[in-house]
Amino acid sequence: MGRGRVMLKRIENKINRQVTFSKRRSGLLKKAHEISVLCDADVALIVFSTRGKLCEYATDASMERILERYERYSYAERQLTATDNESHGSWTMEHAKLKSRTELLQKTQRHFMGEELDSLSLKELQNLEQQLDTALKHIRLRKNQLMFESISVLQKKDKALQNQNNFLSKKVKEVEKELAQQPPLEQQNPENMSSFQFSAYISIGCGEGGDGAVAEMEKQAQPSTSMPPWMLQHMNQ
Amino acid sequence: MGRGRVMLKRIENKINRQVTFSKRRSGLLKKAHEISVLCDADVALIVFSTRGKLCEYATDASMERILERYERYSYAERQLTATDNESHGSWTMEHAKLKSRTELLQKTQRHFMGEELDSLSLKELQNLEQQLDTALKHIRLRKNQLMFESISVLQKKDKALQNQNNFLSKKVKEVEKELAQQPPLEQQNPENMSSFQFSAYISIGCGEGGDGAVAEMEKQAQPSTSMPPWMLQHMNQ
DNA sequence: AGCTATTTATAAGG
DNA sequence: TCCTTATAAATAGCT
Repeated sequence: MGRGRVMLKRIENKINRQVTFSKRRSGLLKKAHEISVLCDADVALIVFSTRGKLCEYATDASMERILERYERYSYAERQLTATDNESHGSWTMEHAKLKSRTELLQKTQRHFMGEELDSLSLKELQNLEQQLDTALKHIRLRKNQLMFESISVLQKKDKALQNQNNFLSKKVKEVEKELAQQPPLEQQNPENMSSFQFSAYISIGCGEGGDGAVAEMEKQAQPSTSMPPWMLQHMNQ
Repeated sequence: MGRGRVMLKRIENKINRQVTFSKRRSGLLKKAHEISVLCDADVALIVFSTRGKLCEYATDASMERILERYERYSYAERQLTATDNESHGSWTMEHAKLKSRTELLQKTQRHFMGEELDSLSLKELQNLEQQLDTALKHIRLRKNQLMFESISVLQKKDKALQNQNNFLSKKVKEVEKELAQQPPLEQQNPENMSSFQFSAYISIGCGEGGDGAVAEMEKQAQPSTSMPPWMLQHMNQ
């Protein structure tokens, strides 16, 4: 904007650069403020001129809070790379940073666990809640995944057991038929192998107290592979 | 700029606010980058949307460096007005920075722990509290309840099927025993078959591990219970 | 996510 | 730094 086109390249003329900086800085601050008000966003803007002069803007004039929020937000990311590649700063500094971060992490963790929420400030509570919500989304997704997998496994198991039941029923029928064709005689060596395996299987199974399950045996022929109702709720979200 | 004049006031229409945010955010980022390049300035820009999504820009992508510089700068300012200037040595400087940061952290920590809330606005606190309550209470509890019920039903079914298996196994054993007491007629032991199959089932009973048999079984009947595609989409986000 | 009509921002020049 | 003005950019309202 202006009377000439502008190349995105450092302005070499010092005076010009200074003037442009001044103008653009105020424009930038204005726009930062506008988006903050119009869109209800939290904005923090820090500008150092070439000569090192500082100029800042922060929503609600709470730079500290926003930076704090930023650090919390990006902590996890940076933690992965920042641990071992920082060679600048003194030992004291590194120590302090480490300490700060640790404390920060512990605190955030407590909050995420739902503790110490009683007397928090509104703005900070709002921020925290948003983070919680985001975290919850991820956690919920993960949980959904795991639960769905669990259900899937149970359904497979269900299927397998039904197949086994079918097989056993046939077996029973067969052997009964065979038995019916024979007159009773004395006993012989029984086939122990299969019996043992049955016992093993039974004890392995999830083994809580046996309830009146046999009564319900007959009505489990339902397909039950369609999406469960609780699943549908979460599809839109 | 645009077809209508814009009042500097929060946009109440949510959709509109979101769209405007998106547009202005990119504009702001662009301008931040421009002033950074054109005027050789160090710029750090942090933007949180209403929904808490973070967006950032920093000259040379070194947000951390700029924030550090900012803290040093802002500390120096405060130091000049508060106490005498003792930041002439390198170690002293480091120490001062450390101290400043620690104080900052403690203050923030106190806020997080619910103390010194006076400087915070009531409205913001109220908003946060409301969101936390609604999100955590309603969505989570309800969803958990439904999912656990679903799993519980499947587990009961599972149990019933296992009981049935138990019953059938006993039946088989009984009949086999009876059969064994008789002289064999023509064809004999189908026991090999059953042993093999039961082994397969045993591994199923335990759950997690080998699923070859299960996979086979599933082909026969159900349209698969694995993770639906919509689930996968959300896992990345 | 594209398309204009407009409003803004700002480069040049004092 | 501040004003003015011609122009380049940004973007609000729609689709």
